[in-house]
Amino acid sequence: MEQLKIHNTLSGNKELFKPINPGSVTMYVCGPTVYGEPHLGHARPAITFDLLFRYLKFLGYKVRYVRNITDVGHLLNDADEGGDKIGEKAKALHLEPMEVAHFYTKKYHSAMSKLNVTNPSIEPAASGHIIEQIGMIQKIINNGFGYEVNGSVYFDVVKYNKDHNYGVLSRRKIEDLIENSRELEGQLDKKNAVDFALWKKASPEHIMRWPSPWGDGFPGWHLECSTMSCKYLGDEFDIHGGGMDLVFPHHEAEIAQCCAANKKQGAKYWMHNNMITIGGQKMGKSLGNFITLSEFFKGTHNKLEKDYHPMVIRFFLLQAHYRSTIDFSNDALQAAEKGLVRLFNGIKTLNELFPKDRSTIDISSFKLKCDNAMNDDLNTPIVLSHLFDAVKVINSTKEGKHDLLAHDIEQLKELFHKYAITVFGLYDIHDDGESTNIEALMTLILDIRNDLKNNKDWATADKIRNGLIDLNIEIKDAKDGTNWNYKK
RNA sequence: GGUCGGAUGGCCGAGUGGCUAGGCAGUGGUCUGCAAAACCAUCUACACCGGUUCGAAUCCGGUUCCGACCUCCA
Repeated sequence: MEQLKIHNTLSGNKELFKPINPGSVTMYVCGPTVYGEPHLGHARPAITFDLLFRYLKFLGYKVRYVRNITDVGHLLNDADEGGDKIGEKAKALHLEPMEVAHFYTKKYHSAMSKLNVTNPSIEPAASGHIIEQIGMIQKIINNGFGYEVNGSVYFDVVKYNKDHNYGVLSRRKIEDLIENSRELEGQLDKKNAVDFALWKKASPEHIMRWPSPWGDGFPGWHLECSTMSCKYLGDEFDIHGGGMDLVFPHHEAEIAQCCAANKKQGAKYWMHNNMITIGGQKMGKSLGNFITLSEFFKGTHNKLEKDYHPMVIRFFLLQAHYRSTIDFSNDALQAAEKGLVRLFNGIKTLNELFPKDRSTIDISSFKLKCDNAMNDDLNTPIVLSHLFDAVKVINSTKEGKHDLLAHDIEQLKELFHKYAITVFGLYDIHDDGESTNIEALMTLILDIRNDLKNNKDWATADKIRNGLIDLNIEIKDAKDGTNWNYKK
């Protein structure tokens, strides 16, 4: 079996994954800024890194997974005099900023739970780590890379770049950055246009504020991740993840802050998921073209033709590689829905297979193929393609076209359990927890219907069949009796 | 403008220098009281122009188009 390889943005290549401490993995992922409804864009990194989290655990690693909650308002931009998103929202709604943050944090958790995203090991909030952030700023100042102006503290990018590389991650050249920087009035305090805020002075009307050695203010928007990753995972840890849009400046700045404060670069592997597009354009809060997760679940957005089960969203995302953009459309989602049902009907059929005393088909290669695809930078679409090939084998066997030994059936069960359930985190969208009862009921109903058929009472037999279709259950008369499945 | 990435069949979406990705949709067949499902078979591809090669959709160069980042963003 191949070993796990992951794409590292630092090198731009797939690299063999080797944790710093054998047997355990430390991982940090940028979480949401909780000032708005969670949308499809939030689902992608959450699911991508949940997949990685699940897979690493499956491989036997002890994983500490930290995903933050940003509940300290980010600056709107440097020109804006201290406005921040959570604060703005709070003012508009006449709420405490923490009320806003708490409200959307709960919404985020609820959506993630529906998507079957595992809770991270630690979910620290930026607001709970103001003291640590001030401490880190102090270290950066002491090491000569931060300077205070009028109650704000900035990171001296130009000085830092003299003996470090500001651009290791994003491959940007500082000269280009300076050349392309916009002239903004808020930058007057800064030595260089490329410098970024570590601490920002709060204007009197700014409602989210904390005391600091430099006066009342709030932390800069790159700082929390550096601070909290170092606090919980150490100065050096294994994996840092997030969306591709965070590579610059957010993650570049994180690396600079860590190096400036601790002389260590932080994460060894940087992983970035690609964006979701809608009509070829990025879906995002700032573009106003996003669809919230709750709208997906309920089908209430005008771009949605119907509601989509959370598992359909999860499966849809796993059908694409995490580093590719994925284009949203109703057609694509409905195709995913049917595919997902086919996959789980295959698992159901697998459980109904009778072992024979010989195997007429070799199923041993499925596991290796799936493992190799998964180890190749989490190539979930390829894993799924192999699982669908296995579904084909299962269905053919059910048809009597193949025979399988009990051992082979067990192997297939393990394969599906490992990938579909444990690692991919999928479950049957029809599974409402009462399946045992339904199994028994269906056996009874089909038994009665069979008697009707034997009496050639087609009308009543069809009445049962049509009635079941209204209940989303499809029955199929086969040679060896009647099968049933949930409708696609 | 700078940096980077992409262009695959009706739709989504993998991948590789020569061998079927997969899902959805379509077509023909098997099965069937009818139906559906399933199974079997099958049709639509690799933006354009050059080059390398025995052979390229896959490598190289150019062209066109699209996107991302450079400003908060997942």
